[in-house]
Amino acid sequence: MDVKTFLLGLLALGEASGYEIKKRLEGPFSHFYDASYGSIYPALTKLAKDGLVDCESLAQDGRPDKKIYRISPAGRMALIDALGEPLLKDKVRSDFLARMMFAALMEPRHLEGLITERLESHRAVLAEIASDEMGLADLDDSNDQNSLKFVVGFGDAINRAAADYIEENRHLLEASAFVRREPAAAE
Amino acid sequence: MDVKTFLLGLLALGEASGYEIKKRLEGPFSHFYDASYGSIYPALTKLAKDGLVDCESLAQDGRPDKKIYRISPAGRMALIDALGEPLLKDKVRSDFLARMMFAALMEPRHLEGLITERLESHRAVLAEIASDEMGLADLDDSNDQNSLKFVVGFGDAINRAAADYIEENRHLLEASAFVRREPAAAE
DNA sequence: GAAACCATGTAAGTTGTTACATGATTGG
DNA sequence: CCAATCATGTAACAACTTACATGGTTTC
Repeated sequence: MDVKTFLLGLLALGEASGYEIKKRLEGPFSHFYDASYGSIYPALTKLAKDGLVDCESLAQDGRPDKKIYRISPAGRMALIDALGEPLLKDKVRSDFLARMMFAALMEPRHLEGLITERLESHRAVLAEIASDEMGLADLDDSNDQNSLKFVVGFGDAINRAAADYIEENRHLLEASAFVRREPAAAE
Repeated sequence: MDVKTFLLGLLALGEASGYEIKKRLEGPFSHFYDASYGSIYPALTKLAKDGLVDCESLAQDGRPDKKIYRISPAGRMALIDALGEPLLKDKVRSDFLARMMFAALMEPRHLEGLITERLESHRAVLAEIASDEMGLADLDDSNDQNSLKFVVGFGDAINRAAADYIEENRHLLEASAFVRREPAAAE
C-alpha cells in the first residue's frame, strides 16, 4: 500500500495534520508501516488536489498554519476501491537478520552488542505497547477500535516471539564466534 | 544493508551466479530480504569492477555464459568493514496489516478472503522451512551453518507466531465487519 | 504445444529518503 | 542555554522495481 492510500485510510479513522500523522506512525504502527515527512506532506497535497481530502488551514502564532485534513466522500470511495485490490506481498528488509547471516565474520564483542541491542529494542516496543501510549482510545467507532487492537496485538505477538527466539538461540551465533578467534592468544 | 553488501556476504558463504542467488533469495531468506534480477545483476557487475569479487565465465550451449562469482580478499575485507557499521532499523511495509487497519471499510467476504490467504501463506512458509528445501547443507563451515540455522529458525518462529495470532484474533476484524452490513437484507 | 526453467542484462520509471530551509516555544 | 517540540514544505538524490530484450531446453 502506497503512502497516499495509507494516509487516506488514517484520515478515514479521524482528521489529522501531517505532523500528527507522522507522530502516530512513530508509535505502535511503526512495526509495519513507516513514512517520512518528505513523503507525507507531498502526499497530502496531492490528495487535496485530487479532491480526496479537504483541508482546513488554522492560522497560528509563530508557526506555519496548521493544516487539518479530513477525508471527503470521494476519498472514501477511492479508499474502498483501493482496499478491494489484490493483496501485495509484505516488503521486509532486516539489516539485523542479514548481519546475523554473516555473524562468523564479526568481532565477538560487536556481535554480542548487536544482539543485545536488538533484544532491547524488541523489549522497548513491548513495553510501549503494554503501557498503551498509543491513544487509540479516541476513536468513536468500535469496529475501528477492534481493527487497531488487531494490528497492535499483532505487533505485540511478533515482538514477543522475536525476543524469545533471540534469547533462546543467540548461542548459535555467539558460541561459534567466540571459538574461532584467538583460542589462547594471551593478549 | 544494501544489495551489494548482502550479495558480498552471500558470496562469502560460497560461490554463485546471479541466477542462483536470486533462487536462494526466494527460499527461506525471503522473509527478511528480497532483491530482483534488476538489482542483482548490476550489483554483481559493480562488485566485480571494484575488485571485491572475481568472475569466471562458463560458456554454455544455447544460453548466455554462466558467470560464477567468488569473493576476493579485498571483498572479504570490505564485507568485514561493512558488518562493523552501526545497525540500521529494519524496513517493513506490510500491505496486509495496513489493510487490516481499515477492515471496517471492506466487504466481509473480501476481508475473510484476505485473512485466509494470509494464514495460508504463513503456513506455506512453515511447511517449506520444515521440509528443508533450503539446501543449507552444502556449507563446509559449521559457523555458517549455525548462522543460517538462526535466521531460518527466526523465520519459523515469526511465521508461527503470526499464524497463531491471526487464528486467535481474526474474530476482532470479522465479527464487526459482518454486523455492520445488511443485518437482515433478504437479498 | 504450452509453461516453466535456465541465464543475463538494460532502461525507464516509481517511490521514497535525506538534507535543507524557516522559526517560535517550551522544558530540563 | 540547549535540546526538543511544533509545523510545513522542497529539491536533490538513492535505491529499487518493472518491463523489455533474447532464446534454447525441459517438463507436463
